[in-house]
Amino acid sequence: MSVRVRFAPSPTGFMHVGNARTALFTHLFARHQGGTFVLRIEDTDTERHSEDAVNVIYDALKWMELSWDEGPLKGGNFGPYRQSERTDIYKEYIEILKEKGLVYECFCSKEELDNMRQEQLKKGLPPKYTGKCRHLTKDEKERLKKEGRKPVLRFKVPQDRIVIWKDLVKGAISIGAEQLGGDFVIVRSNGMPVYNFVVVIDDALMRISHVIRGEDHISNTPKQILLYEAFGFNVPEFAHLPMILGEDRSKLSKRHGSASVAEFKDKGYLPEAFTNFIALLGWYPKDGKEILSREELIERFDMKDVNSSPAIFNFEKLNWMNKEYIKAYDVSKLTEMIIPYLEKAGFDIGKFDRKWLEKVVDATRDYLTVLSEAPVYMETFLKDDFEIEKDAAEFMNEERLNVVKKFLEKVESAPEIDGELFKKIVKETGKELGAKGKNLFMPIRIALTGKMKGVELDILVSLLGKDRVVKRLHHAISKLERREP
RNA sequence: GUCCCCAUCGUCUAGCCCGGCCUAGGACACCGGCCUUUCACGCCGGCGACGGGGGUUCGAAUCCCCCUGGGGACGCCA
Repeated sequence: MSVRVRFAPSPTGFMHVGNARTALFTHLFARHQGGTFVLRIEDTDTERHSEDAVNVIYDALKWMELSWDEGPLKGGNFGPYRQSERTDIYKEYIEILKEKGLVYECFCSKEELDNMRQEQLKKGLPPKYTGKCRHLTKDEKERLKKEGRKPVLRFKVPQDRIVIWKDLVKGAISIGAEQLGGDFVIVRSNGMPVYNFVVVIDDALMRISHVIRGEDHISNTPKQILLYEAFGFNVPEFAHLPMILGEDRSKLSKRHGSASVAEFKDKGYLPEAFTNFIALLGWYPKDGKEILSREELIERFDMKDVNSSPAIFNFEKLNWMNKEYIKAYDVSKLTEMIIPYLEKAGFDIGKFDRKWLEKVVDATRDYLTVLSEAPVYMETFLKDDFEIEKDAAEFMNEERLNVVKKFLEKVESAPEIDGELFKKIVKETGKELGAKGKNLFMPIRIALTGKMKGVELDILVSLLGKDRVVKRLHHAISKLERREP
């Protein structure tokens, strides 16, 4: 049997990290097995879904480089791949269930059901539909319809069944059918079928071999298996992935920091780092290698190695991993990704030579945790009329200012300046004034950047060139003499 | 409340299925040191866990039971 898996998100307007991880695992599983990765949009609840929300899904998958073999925008032999476009198909299958006598109309209103639930809860009973409408006579149905009631369709759950399946990550799971909350709704009163129904039809018709999804779907699985059986469909394999929790052990959400893919993208996490990190949430490679390229991930991924316990999303480790990727990334690509952040910070990037900019990126990349921090570190290279920070200004005194002046003299008399010459000039300056250590280097650093910490000065100077160095020194000296910030 | 799932350092986890090689390994974080005429990087070292109780066994992190704790699900959401 060929491996066909799907990622079936609902367009809610954002892509949760948990969903992203499900998409990743599904994709890795497909690629590892040489199977087909299908994307299907679950938008049966038309009132709540918008086109923008669908684009959010495409964007997230594109960013994470999870390409689908079949699905919307791509096509395939088992389409359409949007549930909102499959209503005719669903109707057909609803008819089959009706003919088999496995469903019935229920006229209970939402209020009635709500009350029933409340009462059961109050008595300490599990909320459950009682099957009230299961044996309505024709006359009763007519009467209720005349009242203007629109019925839902409920599936007759066989009460004596115990549904068992062997979950690929959880192992054997068995749930008694009487625990399912009674006969469940498969078609709403507005005629739209409901998730538990359509997911079965779609997965069966799309020949899905393995259903990979979050653990929160475990309780849906027996209902779905019952439907597979009702239709005589082959039941697929199931793999329920553990939840991703926040640091307080509750389901990861915005208040834990970020919970959607777009947020991580905006903050400047590299897609490779983000993907690598979430791959390690609930899965671990046999050889223990943690920094893994997509190819290495695919090569190593095995559902057997997926953990069954929930994982906490550790932002610290993601940060570390992002740093690692930034350090190793292709400079040109990195620069490309950093430019938008620079522009947002108000820098006119067109002014700078692209190759030169790449050198600046290369000189500052080690300092970054996320790309959005790039302007802070690159500013030193981009802006000559900097301010002098308070602690830096306080550090300066007349003697130290003289170091700067002497240094300036020497730079001005040099034809050009590079890293080597810089070191030589500093040495000479120190010798002549009897300054060394912090008293020598720090004044120069401050005069060149306005700050007491930052990149290696020889790199800075060689990238700045003589003219800008001179300009900066004059700028700083006049500020320091007038005690301006 | 009911059902389902889960349980190794603060966190991600290896080991668990097929008990001994585990004085429980790695990574992040943290702490200390080295490197560095700044900060970061890098290198070296340290701290730190089998939730509790019963079994089974010569021997249990590993198998069984109970407890506790955590999570999830109980919708005309998906």
